[in-house]
Amino acid sequence: MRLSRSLVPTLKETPSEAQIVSHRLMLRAGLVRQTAAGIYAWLPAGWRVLQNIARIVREEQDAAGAQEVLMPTIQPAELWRESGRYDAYGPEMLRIKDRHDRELLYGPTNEEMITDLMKQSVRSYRELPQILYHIQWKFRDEVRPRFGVMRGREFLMKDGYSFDLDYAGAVVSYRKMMLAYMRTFQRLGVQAIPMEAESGPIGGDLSHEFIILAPTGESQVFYDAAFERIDYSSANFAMDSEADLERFAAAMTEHYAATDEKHDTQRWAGVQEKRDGRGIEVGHIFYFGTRYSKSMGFAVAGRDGTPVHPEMGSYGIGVSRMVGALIEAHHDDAGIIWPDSVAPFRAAILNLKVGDAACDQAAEELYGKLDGAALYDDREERAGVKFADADLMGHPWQIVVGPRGAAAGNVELKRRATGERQEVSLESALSHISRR
RNA sequence: CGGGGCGUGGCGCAGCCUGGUAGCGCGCGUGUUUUGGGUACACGAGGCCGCCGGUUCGAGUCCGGCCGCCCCGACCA
Repeated sequence: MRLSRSLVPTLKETPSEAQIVSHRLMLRAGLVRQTAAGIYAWLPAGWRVLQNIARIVREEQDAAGAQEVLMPTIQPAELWRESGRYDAYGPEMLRIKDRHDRELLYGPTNEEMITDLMKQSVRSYRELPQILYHIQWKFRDEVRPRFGVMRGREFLMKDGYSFDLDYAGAVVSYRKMMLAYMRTFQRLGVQAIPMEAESGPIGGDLSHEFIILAPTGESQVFYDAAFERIDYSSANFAMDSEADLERFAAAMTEHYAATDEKHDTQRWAGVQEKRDGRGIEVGHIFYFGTRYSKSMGFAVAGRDGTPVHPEMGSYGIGVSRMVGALIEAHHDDAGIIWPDSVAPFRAAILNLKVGDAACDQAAEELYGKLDGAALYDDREERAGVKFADADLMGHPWQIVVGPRGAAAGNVELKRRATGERQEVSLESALSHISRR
């Protein structure tokens, strides 16, 4: 993208409504704009981040054997009456009427709909297990939206649902998702800690929430440093090996981890390597048995021909919240520091002297070779402005093309995270950047 | 929902107490000057002062109602 022709409205000053860093930086870096309380429009750079996160989530879901679908945002009230949640859910659910006075709602979650979908098509135990997910906008009419995109009313969520024949199967699905989540968070460049949780209004009896560490997180978390040493993405845990999943689950539960609410000082005392910090919840998984399959009358023919209500679980990752959470975890005084995997652009090319033949030529060449992965600051701006904007936007790499180096075929390469700079040739700059 | 605060050019704010027809900084445009970490000067564009009603000769300013937004608390991906 050429910055001179892009909608990336950076701000020098912080709009007064933004209190926390991620919100401030998202506004200042031109990622989002607020449309109403807790409702945001995603501008080009922000949308790229959101898509990058969604892409990683999707790849890990697929790798775990989950199938992607896309369910509608609008749901009939009917479905929720079947499960008994229409009245139970309360004012957080946005209820709508269409022109025929039919009652609809903007989905806050999709257990009912996916159960109904499965009920329509799945007849036999032979068709189980299955895990389905989608990445779709949700609406929860929060009493008090805040923290920008981290507690919006409208938010993008990956929600997945597992269907198994029996409890043992459900546990396998649960563990697969847990592993997929740890891999996802690792790839997103954040340290996530799974914690046993209350299952809340979704209902059920086995539940973990995933907290990522960020200095400005909402809750205090305590955990065993052992979590930090596990490489979830390695081949040590195979998705299709129940023994591996078991070993993985054991590792996740044997090490101490708790939020301040559930902190057990006695157990904590026994932890060898203590870690604590602030955390933000970015994911939540639940096992809830036959709560929905029973209430909604979803049964399949079992091995002996008699009907069995499938055991279910649901698995959520707040994709749009993750954008804010990532910034909370990775920023400095100058702005955002994106992990390479989610950055809207891998590199920014700063042409310090637009109009200078050598600079223009070098910058254009780099821009062409980086093929869409770079944001080219081709504005006729002063260098200081370009540097400040690039730092604010947080590109992992900055390629500074100035008249001093360009004449010699060199550029300055800067790594945003470390501030480290070096004078390198064009080719060398390109190879650094493509090396992830 | 309880408590607090705020709505004035794109952004940050002053003006309101003590009514007299809107101002500052940034940003934006043009020109000159600069140019390696938010350059300087000049000129310029841009404002139903959140909305409705009331008081008044006159309302950004006073009064009433409404709407919106933010913060703290209870609740949540």
